[in-house]
Amino acid sequence: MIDIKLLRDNTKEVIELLSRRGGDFSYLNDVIKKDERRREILITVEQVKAQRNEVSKLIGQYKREKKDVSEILSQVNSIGENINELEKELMVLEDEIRNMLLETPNIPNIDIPIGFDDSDNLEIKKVGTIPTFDFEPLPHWDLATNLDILDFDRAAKITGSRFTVYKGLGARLERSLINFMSDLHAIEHGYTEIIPPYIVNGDSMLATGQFPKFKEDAFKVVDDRDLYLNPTAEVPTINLHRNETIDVDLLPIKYTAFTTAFRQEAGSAGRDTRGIIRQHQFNKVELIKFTKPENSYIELDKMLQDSCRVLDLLKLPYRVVVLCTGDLGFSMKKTYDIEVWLPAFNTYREIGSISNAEDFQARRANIKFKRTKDSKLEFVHTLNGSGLAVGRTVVAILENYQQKDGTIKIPDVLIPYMKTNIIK
RNA sequence: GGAGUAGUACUCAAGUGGCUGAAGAGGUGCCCCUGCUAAGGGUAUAGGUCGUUGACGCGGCGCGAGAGUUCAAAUCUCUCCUACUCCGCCA
Repeated sequence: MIDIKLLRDNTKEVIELLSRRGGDFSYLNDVIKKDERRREILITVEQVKAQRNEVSKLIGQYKREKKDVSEILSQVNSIGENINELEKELMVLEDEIRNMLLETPNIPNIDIPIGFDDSDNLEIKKVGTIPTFDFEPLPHWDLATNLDILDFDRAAKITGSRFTVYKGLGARLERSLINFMSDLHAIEHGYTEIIPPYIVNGDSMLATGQFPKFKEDAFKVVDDRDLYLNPTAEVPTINLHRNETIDVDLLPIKYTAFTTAFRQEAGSAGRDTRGIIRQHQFNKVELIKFTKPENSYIELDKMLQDSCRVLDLLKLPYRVVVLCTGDLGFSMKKTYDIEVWLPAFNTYREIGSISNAEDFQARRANIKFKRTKDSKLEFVHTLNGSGLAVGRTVVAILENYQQKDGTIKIPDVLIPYMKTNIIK
């Protein structure tokens, strides 16, 4: 949630910055007007309440002294009627303001490129050499089907489209990557490992920004409770500290969380229908940080390095882009995407995303810290990044490590996990 | 899933309509005495949020969450959440 005080004091600038995302944010002028009206009413209501409290106290005192209270009682009756109406208006206004703010995305960082879509993203780094093949490289779905390590047809039978069965060394590859990534971040990069619940409640989804705006993307758990399948480990892991004041000495807190993620992929019908690029269910190792405000961008860059390290070690070619304002996610102020080279697609495809939400999520989730015993509470900054998307890493390995005979070489760092150096 | 009990400040805990933003204890800070891998005495310490103010301050709301009754709710009513105990079921 954006800070309404910031909006109040810098309405024009905030609207201008938000407009860089594309879309019309002039409704925020109405928010300001409603907020003015709200405070106006609030002052009156509170004054009347103070009055009423005083008189009520008197009644108590009189009763104790066994004095007659009928006169004050009739006097106080009219006070209540007065504020009922105003309180109703107040509640409506508060609701409207809150709802509009909850649907308002984070203000993009001033220094990120202004643009419309992913074609306007800014490449800042390119690593590794794009492999050349003396044969026509196959897409991962053909490689995997030929090797009998992914089964799309049977998954469709069991569940439906956009689900996959991993089989044999395919399953082992997925599992090896999960362990490799988790070990790397937990043991070498100093993140605390978390396995959170895979079902989260509506409050958690609201706190990280999935709700209310993107409710249709979530899988509702099939009963009448307010529960949803985990769409990304970011949700349960950020919500670990919802409504908490974090001990300042613990900052920055670094978590790595492996989860299976579930997404409706609403709005992506017809896109990436072949293979496992875009699934309703996929595995992801996530990185999450809670930091002091002044350190969040340093920590963001470190997190980016930690993510890139996965691809460095797997020796997969990739590039890093800064998302432009039009491509930036709802809750984020700045995002780096890591894109891995996919030979069959002949392009780079997103495999991870590293973002700083600053205080946007902390505000929704009410996560604070105190610098010293006497200082005021401040919101922490929250960061999250992929470390990485496991399924897409499988894709990248299959396609980049494929050989002429259709077998797949295993990257050196994975051999201890795979117990083999080839999928054949 | 059934039946019951409970949720008060950092912790434990008192409190069935007004004198309770909340007794008492522990903890923590400071002081004294003592002296040193102890103990005793004194004293201080209540959060958060919203509004208002240049500031000191003042006011509203807060006793798991939400709604209600009342001039007035920690206290009464309803709904929900969580924990514990017993039963049932089960990796």
